[in-house]
Amino acid sequence: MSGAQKSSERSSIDEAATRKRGRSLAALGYTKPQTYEELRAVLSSGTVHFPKRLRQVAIFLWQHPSDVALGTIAQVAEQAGVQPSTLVRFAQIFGYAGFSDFQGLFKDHMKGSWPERAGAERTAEPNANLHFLNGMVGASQASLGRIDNSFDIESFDRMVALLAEAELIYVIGSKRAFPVTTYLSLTLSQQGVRNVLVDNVGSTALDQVGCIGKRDAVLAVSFSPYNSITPDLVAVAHERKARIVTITDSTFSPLVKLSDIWLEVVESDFAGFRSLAASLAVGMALVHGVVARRTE
Amino acid sequence: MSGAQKSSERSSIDEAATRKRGRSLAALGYTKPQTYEELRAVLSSGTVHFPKRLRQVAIFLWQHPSDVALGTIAQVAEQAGVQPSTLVRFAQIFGYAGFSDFQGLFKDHMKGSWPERAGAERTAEPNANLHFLNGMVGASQASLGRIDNSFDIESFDRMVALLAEAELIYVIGSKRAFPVTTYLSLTLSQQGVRNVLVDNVGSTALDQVGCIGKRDAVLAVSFSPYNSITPDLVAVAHERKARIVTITDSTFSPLVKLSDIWLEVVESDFAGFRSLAASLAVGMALVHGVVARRTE
DNA sequence: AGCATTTTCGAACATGATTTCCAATTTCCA
DNA sequence: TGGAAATTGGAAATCATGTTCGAAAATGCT
Repeated sequence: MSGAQKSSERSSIDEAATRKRGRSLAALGYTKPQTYEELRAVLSSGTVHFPKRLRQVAIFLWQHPSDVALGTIAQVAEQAGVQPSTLVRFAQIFGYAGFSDFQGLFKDHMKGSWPERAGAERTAEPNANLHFLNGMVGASQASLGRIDNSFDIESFDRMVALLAEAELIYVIGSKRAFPVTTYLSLTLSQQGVRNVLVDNVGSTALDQVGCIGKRDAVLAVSFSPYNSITPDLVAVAHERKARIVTITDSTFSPLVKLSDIWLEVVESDFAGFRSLAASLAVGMALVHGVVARRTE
Repeated sequence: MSGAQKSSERSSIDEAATRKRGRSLAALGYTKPQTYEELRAVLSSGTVHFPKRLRQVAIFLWQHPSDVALGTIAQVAEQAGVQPSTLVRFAQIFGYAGFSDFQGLFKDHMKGSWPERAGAERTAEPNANLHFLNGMVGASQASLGRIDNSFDIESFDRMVALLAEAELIYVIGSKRAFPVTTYLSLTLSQQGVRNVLVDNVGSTALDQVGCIGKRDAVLAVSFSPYNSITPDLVAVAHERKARIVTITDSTFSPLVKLSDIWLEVVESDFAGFRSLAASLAVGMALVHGVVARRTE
């Protein structure tokens, strides 16, 4: 392989070299790898011989994919102990125009494995409706996938304890949180836990919450952009000295500073439609926890 | 905070503004966050107020750290729905010269968490609440997992077509199906699709459905043991010649023989608590399909 | 309601990153 | 061993990205 191209003379030499290399990869049955996994498959097949520096690159890429994804070409080159142009040449062997395109394989791989998106990959689907459905399923899976090692089990346990002690639980949530609160209220009721679903029928939400007392608790659910009446309702409960626990999707929720305990549950969306899968799972676990604790 | 700097005059004004902001953060005991975790701590302290766009940035950074780490400022800005300069301003509030420096926090965080370098995983501790939560997550995932190759896409497409033609959609569901129908009604409304959520407030469900006509449609959701008022409501709609589509979890539902089209969505449970994840995903896909079809 | 201040957006400019190209060096083959 | 071909390194050119700055818009206060 020659990187040189001096004139029409060099141009014809380069074409010959490109054809030679092109034939070599095509003859081996490989096309331009579209994913990190495909790239790894080619590299590990053992059928591609690399000269010294390119081999060095291959080893580095294999062993340090996150550095490759996150660094600039200059940084990666330095870490790998080669020149930036060597990285470009490496990428071009695989049919990429330059290193940045090639680096996208590593970025996509990293994104796909990160909790935000884990499970989001589903097969492409020619039917538009099915495509959307798969996307929605993926978003739901991604949301559930965030419930992992970093889940704040300590706050969760404390929420369970607090709610278990409450005389009456006011369940508050609007708009997108409302399906979650209706399910919470239903399951709490079915389990014999006294609760009030604050549903604002007849615009009476403020009046309902106006009856909350010190021995009661609020279980609030709220998602960004936090522009429902839920913050106002919770503020009333706060003034009346009720205990407050909140499920919300970021620290910026106005409910956070009103709450004794809060728990972060983030939902993914697909094309603007939001999952509720994780919130519902957490909600059910809360209800179950409260019941378990009260029957100890 | 002013980003403006026009001359020595502006320079002194800018210094004053910078000092003001600097004093504000310094007075709160915060120095320039050196790690992603420190940044999160500052953001979640609740003591920093953000105007509209900066708050939007904060929420995005909080919820999408991998996108922030792996994207260019232009990409991140687009995803967050702000201008690139807004991201720069955000970074400067925290003492960074520009966004790229600031982005390093996210890159370092991501590198630190990647398997190449990940430390020991947290040892699982026995915790009943966590056990239940993981069970609930598993049930939700199992429910979503059923949406696979055997999904009845034909009936789904026909349901979409039927609903898209309806003049008014009556959304009917009770008890465990109610969270699904409230979400359906909300998203239909948000998408400009006329619908009535039959919620039986004031025990008026039968009266609401009593108004349904031939050009209207019912979207019913019903789960076993089918002992809610939903079958009665749907029977009224059937008598009045409305078109009826149903999401239910078996062929034994009394709604099946009243429906023009029906779709089976089965939810798993854990210890008696039922997932709703699959029904919600299918519901959102229905709403999206109706909207798409009406805009063709 | 009016005005001062703050925030925002986006065009212009600056900077850094990426790619190209070629001379020097290394490798391979007869 | 000598010569052809391949590989490499690095400077220059090009491109893309990041930052600055100011007018317009929004917000807050009296």
